[in-house]
Amino acid sequence: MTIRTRIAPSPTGFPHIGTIYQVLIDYAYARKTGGKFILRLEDTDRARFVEGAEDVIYASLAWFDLEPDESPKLGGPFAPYRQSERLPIYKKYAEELIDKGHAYYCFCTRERLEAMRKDQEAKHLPPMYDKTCMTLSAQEVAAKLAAHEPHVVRMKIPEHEKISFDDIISGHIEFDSDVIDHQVIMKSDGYPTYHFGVVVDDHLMEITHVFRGKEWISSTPKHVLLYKYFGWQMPIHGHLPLILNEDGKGKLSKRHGHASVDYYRKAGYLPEAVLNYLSNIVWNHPEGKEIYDREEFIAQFEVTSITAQAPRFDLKKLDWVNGQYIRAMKDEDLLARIVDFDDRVKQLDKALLLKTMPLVKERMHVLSDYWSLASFFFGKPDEFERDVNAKYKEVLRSALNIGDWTHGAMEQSIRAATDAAGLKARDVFMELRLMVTGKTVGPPLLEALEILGKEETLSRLE
RNA sequence: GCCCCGUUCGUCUAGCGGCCUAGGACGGUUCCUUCUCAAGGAACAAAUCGCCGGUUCGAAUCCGGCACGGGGUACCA
Repeated sequence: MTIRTRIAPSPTGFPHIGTIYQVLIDYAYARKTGGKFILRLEDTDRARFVEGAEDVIYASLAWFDLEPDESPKLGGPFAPYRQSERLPIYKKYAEELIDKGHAYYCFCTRERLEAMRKDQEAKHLPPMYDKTCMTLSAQEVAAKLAAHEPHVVRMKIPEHEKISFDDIISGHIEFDSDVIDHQVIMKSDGYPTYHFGVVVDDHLMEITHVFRGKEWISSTPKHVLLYKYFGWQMPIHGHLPLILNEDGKGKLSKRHGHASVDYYRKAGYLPEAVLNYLSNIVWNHPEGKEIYDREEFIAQFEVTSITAQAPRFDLKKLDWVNGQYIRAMKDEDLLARIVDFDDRVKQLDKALLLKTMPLVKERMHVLSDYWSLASFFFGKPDEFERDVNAKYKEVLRSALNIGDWTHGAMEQSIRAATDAAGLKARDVFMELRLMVTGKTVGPPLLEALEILGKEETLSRLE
């Protein structure tokens, strides 16, 4: 049997980094087992639908190079892959459930439901549907249907039963059926709710492994029941731990800024480094390695070795991982990434850019660091961190008046001149650095001057 | 409120009854290197393994209770 995994995002906004982390697991597991990874769009919430969100999802997956084998855009043997285009299918299966006596029409108004809930809350009872419509006679239902009364379809839940399933990450999980609500499976607008859509589509699309966030554990018993009602085999479920905010308070949210995939792209993180980090917070390399590429992750990881604990997001560690990737890159490759990332360097001289790479590479954590580190190569500094001490100027002017413009020769000359003038070498170097780069920190000075050239250097002294 | 999941250095984790004086990584501190900042190298600090009981010759590891954290409790996903 072919392993089939899937990601089922809803187009309700920017892609969340947590989605990418789930995609990584889906993708890795499918690749590892020679299976398929599917993208299905769960666009059943018309109120929250965001125009263009679908394209952003594709763009994000492309950026991370986690492309699905089947998707709304790509098509595939189980098309359509957009739930909004599968409405007749859900209708048919909902009717099947009604016929079997596992679901029923509900004509309760939102107002009644809300009043009911308020009442239950006041009495400190769990807010649940009171099953009013479950006992409607066939004639009553037929009459209301004929009168086009707005209605939903609810699933029935058996009383006093243990509903359980085995989660590949958390193990055996058991619920009492009495705490499960008679969930709406078809909304009044003819769209399915998530719970119904996933079960029907996962079955129809022959999904074998469902990896999703832990927030779904509580609703899984409803899905267990649905599979049972239909007589379908339930896929293996693995509920992945939620990534928490840096302070550990709540799941990673847009409030904290870096929940959006876009944040990482714009800040100059490398997709492969982000993926490495993401896998690292819920999984450990058997040899304890922290840095490993995707192929190695795919080869080494086991779903069962994913932790069940919710990790906090640690930007500092991500910075370190990203820096490791940058340092491991060839100069040409790094340059290509920077050019692609930073509009300011697009028009600059490639040969010159390439020469600067070795000097800045090990000082970078993210691609956006390049410009602040190396902009002085491409023009005089437009501002200075502090005033230049002019008394060093004369010493430097003569010390740098040498024919052999190499950093070795410059160093010799400057040190000799410095000694003769009774000055401290480090002070002289600092003033020179300031005159040329405008900053007190940066790449190795003399090597930078060698690249900059004698003429430009001397002109910057003035 | 009710239900579910989780709980090892500040953070991410290793650990599956004796190999644990609890290991690694990020971060921190110190030192080396050094024209600055990094990077790199070395070292140090940092967890009475949430708490209380139990099982056992022996528990971070098994069991129970409690506490705390997270999630769920919608015609949202």
